[in-house]
Amino acid sequence: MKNISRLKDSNLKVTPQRLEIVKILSTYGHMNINSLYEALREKFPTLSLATIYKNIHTMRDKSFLSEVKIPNQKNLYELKKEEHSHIVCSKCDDIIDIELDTSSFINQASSISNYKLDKSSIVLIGICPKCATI
Amino acid sequence: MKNISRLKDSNLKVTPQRLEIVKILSTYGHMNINSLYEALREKFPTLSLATIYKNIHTMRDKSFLSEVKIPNQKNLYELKKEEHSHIVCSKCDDIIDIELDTSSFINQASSISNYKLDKSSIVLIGICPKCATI
DNA sequence: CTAAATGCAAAGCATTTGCAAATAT
DNA sequence: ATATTTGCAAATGCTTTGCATTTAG
Repeated sequence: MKNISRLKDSNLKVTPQRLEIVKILSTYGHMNINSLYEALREKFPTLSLATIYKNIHTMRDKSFLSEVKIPNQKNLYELKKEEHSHIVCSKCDDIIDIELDTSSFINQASSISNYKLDKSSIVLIGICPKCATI
Repeated sequence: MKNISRLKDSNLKVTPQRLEIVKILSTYGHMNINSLYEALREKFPTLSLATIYKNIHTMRDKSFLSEVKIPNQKNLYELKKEEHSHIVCSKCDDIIDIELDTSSFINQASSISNYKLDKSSIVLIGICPKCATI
């Protein structure tokens, strides 16, 4: 199965708990520690919070997943993929991924600042289409 | 004095502790709770951490200052000013402010997503000129 | 004079650690 | 067979709360 080899590729031992973390994250996209814990408890009633923390941190350190910081929210975790930005609805807190062309932006910033830029963390905040109609 | 009237304008009572918070933040730019506490203790040895938390939160809630989330760092606080982005050096952790033209970016994002966007939290990560030469 | 801010101690959460037993490779 | 992971309990760390006292307006 695909998730198994992805874990192996990152030098992570394949445990049932880890497989379920991957499954849940691929379903929900972005989650904080606590909702991940709640979701995992359904399948593993004895799962410990400590196990989640340990797994999330090793998986993050091996770049298997990434930590996302959004204003007014707890840290979120998502499966690693190509660099992308996030859009948050300030009413319902829903988050979507979006791929944007950041190159002109980065160029502008590096020529002003003289930094050698290589990554970005971009969150745009607004109202989602659903909330806009309510 | 300018800081006094700025606090008053935000309906914040002017206490010595708050004046010092403003002074320190305008000197250092961005600080986390703990380094703010350390810095304030020099002038107010009896200052309590609780006082800092309470002040930072009321000042944030009255939009006198803003909370900044940077990957791999604790929450930072800075005096409110025009919207701007941040650049972080991944070696020395130094942070600078930068004003960038985000409009084309925001337009691109809103037409793709159908969100009504009105704010952004943009952090660019790279190597600062100093660290680049070492 | 009144409402808000301060400092302290205690309470409340969140995160990490140590360790024995279980599991993956 | 070995190294890693798991789950538990305890420890640590971070943030908030309640309350008596002080201070700003």
